[in-house]
Amino acid sequence: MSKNLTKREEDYSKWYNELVVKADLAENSGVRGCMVIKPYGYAIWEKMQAALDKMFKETGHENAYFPLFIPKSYLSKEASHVEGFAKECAVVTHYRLKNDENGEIIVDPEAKLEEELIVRPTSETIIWDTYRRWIQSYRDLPLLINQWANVVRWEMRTRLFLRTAEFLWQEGHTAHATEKEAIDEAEQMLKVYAEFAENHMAMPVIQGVKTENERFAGAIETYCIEALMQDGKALQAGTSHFLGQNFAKAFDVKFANKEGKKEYVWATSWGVSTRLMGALIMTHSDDNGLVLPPKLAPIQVVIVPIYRGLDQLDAISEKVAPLVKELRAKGISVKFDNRDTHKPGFKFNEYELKGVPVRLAIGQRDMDNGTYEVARRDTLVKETVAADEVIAKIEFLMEDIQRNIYQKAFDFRKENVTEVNSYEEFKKVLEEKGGFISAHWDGTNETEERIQTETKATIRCIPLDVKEEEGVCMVTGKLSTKRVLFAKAY
RNA sequence: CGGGGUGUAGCGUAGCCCGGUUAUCGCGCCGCGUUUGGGACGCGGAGGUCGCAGGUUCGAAUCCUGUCACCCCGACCA
Repeated sequence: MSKNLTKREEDYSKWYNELVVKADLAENSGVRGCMVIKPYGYAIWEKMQAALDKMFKETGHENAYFPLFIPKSYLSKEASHVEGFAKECAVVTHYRLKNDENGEIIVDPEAKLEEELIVRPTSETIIWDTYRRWIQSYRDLPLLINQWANVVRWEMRTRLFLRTAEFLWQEGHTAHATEKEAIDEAEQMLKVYAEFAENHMAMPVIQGVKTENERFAGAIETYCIEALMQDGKALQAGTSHFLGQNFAKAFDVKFANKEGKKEYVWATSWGVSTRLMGALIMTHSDDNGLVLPPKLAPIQVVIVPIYRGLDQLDAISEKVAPLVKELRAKGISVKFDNRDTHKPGFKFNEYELKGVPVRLAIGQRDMDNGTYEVARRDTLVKETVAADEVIAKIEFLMEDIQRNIYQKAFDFRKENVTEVNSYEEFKKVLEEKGGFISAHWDGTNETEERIQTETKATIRCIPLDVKEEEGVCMVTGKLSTKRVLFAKAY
């Protein structure tokens, strides 16, 4: 059953690239590093957005929209922030084109902007400049805003969904009266991301905090969810930052407390991006193509008719119509593929490639017996089900496939978290097995950087549920009180 | 941004080293017919500024220079 898809074992990154294109999710565009998200891929993103947006609203957030362009002077107001992003900013310097003497279109040198505009790599600065005007009193707090937007980070090496020069995301930006409230918010949103990843994407994640090295530019603390891909590399799937008063001070955002005294507000920001699409693909898919969790699949059930002659197709269509109607009434998205231009075998392969969770086939044999052939994408198991039981079967499969692929990913991760107690063992496991490696570390930047230089592995996070445990750093032998998670990462 | 590689029809490719009829083949596409329970078959047909721009030459897909895009490996990153 070849899909002309490279096998994961042969070349994992080639498999990924081919899958994204062949499953019609996205493709490269004429613009370096920028992708076109195709309708099928965008439909998955829309489902992600819908679920996340609902969760944000349920936790009291409102959507707004801030400008794409950020005056250069704003970006430079928070020192570590600008330092973090300066190397990857697209800059608008002119506002007009003109024809030169040869009739070529050129940038009009007369139309230089007085102040250059940065295409947002993230929106903290423009948002905090705005919040200064919105916040005066403790009564204005907390301010809980999210925006769905595109951002640009001028990346050298890009890959569809995983790292593109322009990507889509949401960024939450909140302002609070107290430090504790802001920390609670950052932690709450981390929990929202974790819940989304696990319940909707069926992707187990480890919640943790970043080391100083890996922290967001301008943050006091960066929380993250880390997932493990099938090739043993880790992928940061979402981040939530406690920003302290850094941006409030940089943009002079103060509020009058109940005593009438002015205080700087406390901030958070948090985001997930179209990178989640990459995570989704690499968590579940196999050598036959995509495997999508029912909760995010644009098409949850496809029905393929098998027939000789259009008379039989008509009979099948008539038989299937009420089933389609009833499934839709239950909120299950169904496609009846009655194209006469492709054979059933072709369609089977196509929907497997596209990761449709459940496939129904119905032919003359089923018409005679009152049955459907039901195939599930996650296990590729087929069975014949009586027509009057098929809806219950599908409802069961929606739940069961969601649960099963989560469990499979969970088991995979469990097998690929390895505890090591020496640097030698660390290097051996990293080389031969990959995955997360749990080890003692002395807490210094120098040691972390040394490990990265020597092995390419980075500290993905210090897990939130980490156990206090006496130990010594595997590299320096200094005392350590807990293990941290290392991995090679996307 | 550094090293390596590839650009020939929608996709994948032969030809390039060693310049010379009408640029090869497969898939896909269009038409007709037969087919339809795991990527159908036959016959007929359409489709190309050989990535782009210069240059060398009587003549360039082929040689030279530049440029753009993509892929792989590094540094950077969500």
